[in-house]
Order: sequence, then structure tokens, then C-alpha cells
Amino acid sequence: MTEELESLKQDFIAGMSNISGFWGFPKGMGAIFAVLYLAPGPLSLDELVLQTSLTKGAISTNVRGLARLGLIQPVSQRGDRKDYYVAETDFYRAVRVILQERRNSDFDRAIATVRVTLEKLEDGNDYDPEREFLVERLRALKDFFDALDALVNAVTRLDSLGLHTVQTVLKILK
Amino acid sequence: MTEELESLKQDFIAGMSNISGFWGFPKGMGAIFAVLYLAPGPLSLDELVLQTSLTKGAISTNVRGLARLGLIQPVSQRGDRKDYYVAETDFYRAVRVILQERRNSDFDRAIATVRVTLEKLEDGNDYDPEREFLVERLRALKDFFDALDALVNAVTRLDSLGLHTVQTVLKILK
DNA sequence: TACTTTGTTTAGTACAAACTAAACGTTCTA
DNA sequence: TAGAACGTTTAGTTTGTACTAAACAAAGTA
Repeated sequence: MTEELESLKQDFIAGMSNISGFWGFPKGMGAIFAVLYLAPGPLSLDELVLQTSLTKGAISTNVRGLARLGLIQPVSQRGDRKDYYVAETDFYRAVRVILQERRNSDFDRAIATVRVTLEKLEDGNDYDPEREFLVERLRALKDFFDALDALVNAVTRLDSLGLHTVQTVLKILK
Repeated sequence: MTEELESLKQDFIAGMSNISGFWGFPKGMGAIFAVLYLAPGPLSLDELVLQTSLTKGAISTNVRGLARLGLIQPVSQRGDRKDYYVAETDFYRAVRVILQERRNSDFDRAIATVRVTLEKLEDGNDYDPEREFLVERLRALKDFFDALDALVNAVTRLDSLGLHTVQTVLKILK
């Protein structure tokens, strides 16, 4: 590979590291994905060590994370007990998986506390203006969360999310 | 306030702290917003200190952040030089502001590096199969980012984003 | 069975971010 | 003008997280 191409590749890797950090994932994940995405074929852990200048431990951990998110896939080479990986090229599929993943995290648990709090508040049958106020506020918040939830849900359940879907939605937002 | 209400309120505050952390904001921000959101009227910094058990310094910093995001608004009480704040109750407006905010951050800069890398690659006029491969991959990534960008852009430019919009979009995704 | 190759796990480190405590600058009041 | 009341800024601490280095486990090979 020419020096120029190599330099551009390094820029790209750095950029993807930042994007990864920005979305709350380890920067190493972004770097690994970038290397795989620009590779013409499957890469082994050792090749990733070389191209990312991370240690094997970090690669091992992050690769597992990426695979769980569906951003990369393991590929077995016959007659070779090394693990190989390729990058997912369908980003829309990756988005769906990530959204689904996030739903099962702290976020959902936190939203649940809003629901629970609201239920408990509504249980109180004695009239109390302060309680009424809290109920009103929490209900508005819950409605908002429910709308977001429905949106994410709809997206994750789509069979085909792609440029076409995005364009259709764009038309409506205009 | 009864003990029971107070306890529920504390749960809610903890929940909002987590949500805040989840989205990459300081947890203190979530706590402050929660307190303001459940307050029947404007609160001063000192009242926030009491109800969040954060120090004045932290309150001061986070309150500024929240105000910049449009999640709370300063209110001036006549004949009182204290600063008072109330919570924004229109969450959809807040979403728009936050999206806009995010666009101007590292994320955009990172996306820009993809664009720049691609342009540089396309500049090379000599035929090189490896270069062609990289161009193809980067172009696919750029298209994806552009679609996301257009989506975010459309949302931030909406005059009225609300439950109605969400429901319309939901119909299409079905 | 010993040795190599590979991936995982663990203990410790380095770093970034949010917080506390306290000094500071302003503005109002007596 | 001195003092009090506020909000901001700063220096230092804490905390969480991603990383390195190295021990470890598993599985193949001589």
C-alpha cells in the first residue's frame, strides 16, 4: 500500500475512533471497526493488533462487543483455528441492533422508574393538590417516553430499514 | 410534603440522573432537571443545593448547561437578585435543541474526515484496484451518514415537533 | 507429554470528567 | 464605604472506564 493511502487510512481510523467515543462506545471499538471496514478480507486478532496498535487484551474485549452489536461478524477459515472477522456493511441493520441493545439497558430501567413512580402516585385515593400536580407532570413525561419508545420499537422491528425508508420519512417532515 | 411523596420524588430524581448519564450528560444535570420539573414554581440556586445535595459550584455549572440546552429557563423575580429557574415542559422542543447542539460537536468533525478522506481518494486519477475498493467502501459510509444528517436536519428545522409528528412517522414505519 | 499457538481473564495503571471546597468578583444594602 | 448576599471560577479530589502487561486456559502439534 502506498504511503499516501496508508496515511488516509490512519485519518479514517482516527475519525471512526472519535465517532465511537462520541456515541458512548470505547474508542478502540471504532478503530477496530475502521480497520476491518477498510480491509479487503477477514482479519485475525493478530492483524488487528498490528493495525490498531492496541494490545491483544483490548482487541479481544472490543471485538466481542462489536460482534454482539452486529457491527462485525466472525468468519471461520477452514483448517485454521484463528478467529477472523469482517465488518458489517449494512449500517441500517447495525442501527437496528444497537437500538435494540440500548433498550435493554439502564435507560429502560430508568424509564421504568418513571412509570412505577406514576403508578404509586395514582394509587393514593385521597385528594391532595400537590399530589395532583406531580401526577400531571409525570404523566406528561411518561407520554413523551412512550412515544420515543414506540418509535424505537417500530424501527427495530422493521424488516428493511434503508435509504428508502429514510427518504419517505424525510418527505413527511418537510 | 408527606414522607411518601418525598420518597417517590427521590426515586424520580435518581432515575433522571441515570437517564442523563445514559445520554452522555452529567448525572447532576438530570438531578437538577428532575427537581425543577417536580417543583410547583421557580427555584433558586440555594434551593437546588438543598434538594440535590450538590454544591453550589456544581449547580452553577450544570444549570448553565441545562439552560443552554433549553431544558430549563431562567426566571427573574422582581425585587430579588437571586437567579430562579423553571423546567421546560415541552420535551419535543428540547429534543430539537439537543440535536442541533450535537450536530456542532466532535461528531460532525468526525463525519467531515470521512468526506475529506473520500475526496482525497477520488482525486487520484491513476487506476489502482485497492484505491477503488477503498473509494467504494467510504462512499457507502458517507451515504449513510448523509442520510442520518438529513434526518436530523429535518427534525431540527421543524416548527412543530410533537406527538402528532411521531404518530405520522409511526404509520409509515408499520 | 512437553511445547506452541491462540484467545481470555485479571491486576494494576492512566486518564478524563464531574464533583467539592474555598477563594474570588460583583452587586446590593446599611 | 464596609459588609452581606450571590453566583462564578479555580485548584484539588474522586470516580469510573478503557487500556496495558502478564498470567492463564484451551487446544493443536511434535
